[in-house]
Amino acid sequence: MEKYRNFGLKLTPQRLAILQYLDGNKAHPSAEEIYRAVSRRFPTISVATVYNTLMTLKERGLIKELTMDPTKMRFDPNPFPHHHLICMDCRRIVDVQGRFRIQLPETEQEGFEIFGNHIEFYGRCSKCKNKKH
Amino acid sequence: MEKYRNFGLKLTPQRLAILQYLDGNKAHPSAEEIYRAVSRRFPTISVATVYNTLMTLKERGLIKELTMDPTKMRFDPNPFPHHHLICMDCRRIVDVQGRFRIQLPETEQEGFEIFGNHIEFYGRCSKCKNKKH
DNA sequence: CTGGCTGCAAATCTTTTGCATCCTG
DNA sequence: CAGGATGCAAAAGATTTGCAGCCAG
Repeated sequence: MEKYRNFGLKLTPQRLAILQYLDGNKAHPSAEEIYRAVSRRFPTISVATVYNTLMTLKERGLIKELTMDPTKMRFDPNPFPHHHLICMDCRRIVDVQGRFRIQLPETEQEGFEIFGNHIEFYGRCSKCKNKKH
Repeated sequence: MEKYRNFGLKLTPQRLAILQYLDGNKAHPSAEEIYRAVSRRFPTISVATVYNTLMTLKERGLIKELTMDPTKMRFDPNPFPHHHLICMDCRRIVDVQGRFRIQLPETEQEGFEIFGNHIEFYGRCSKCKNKKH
């Protein structure tokens, strides 16, 4: 694919498949989901390759690793700063586009040099709201 | 200990040791650190008991599980809403006391019912700032 | 007394590693 | 053609589970 040419990484078919699966994916998939999806097209791909690729993409800032799911690695193909809505029932994660300029008072910074922030909004998604009695 | 009486859970010596270790602990320890610490006093305690107890405490809302460290379960003995400073170098986590009233526009809520939020401030702590050349 | 807890060991699950081989740039 | 990427299988960690016995309420 054209757009991946200038990423400065070797474009193997496996990587291309991973990149295409991630491109525009709003589901914040886990490593295992990515592996499963790409396996359909490349039955011989190994988990190691998936993890390797994801780590490489992360290092180059092309994707972000999410941490709100303690049970597995999840990835966000959107590398631009944004925030997340998290459903406490089904663990669905949805992007929040707004920007929030949160200024932490000097006295609260504890000597940290702050580069950015990430807000997790916790709640219940529409599906789960209706599901529960 | 007096203060743990009315938690509504069986107060075994093992649990008491875990509770005392957590009480006022600002280090956001991992399950494994808690296990190591309590093992000093109870050499026969099992990891299973530590995990069981932590899960029980979490279910009752007495502690919170933190997710920003993908490699292990970490816990916060402070059950009240607050936020965190995270050192990107050494992974140290420090509490932030301020309250932030972040209003997410209706159009951005995606049908979610929002209960709360948690802000992660990313940066570098004073120690790591000086360490790095 | 009795149901919830504990300790132990084995099982599970996710992620990482070592290494020989392959193939992109 | 060289160095990075791949596949495989085994290893490493963290957490969970099953179960028999124990003990706090």
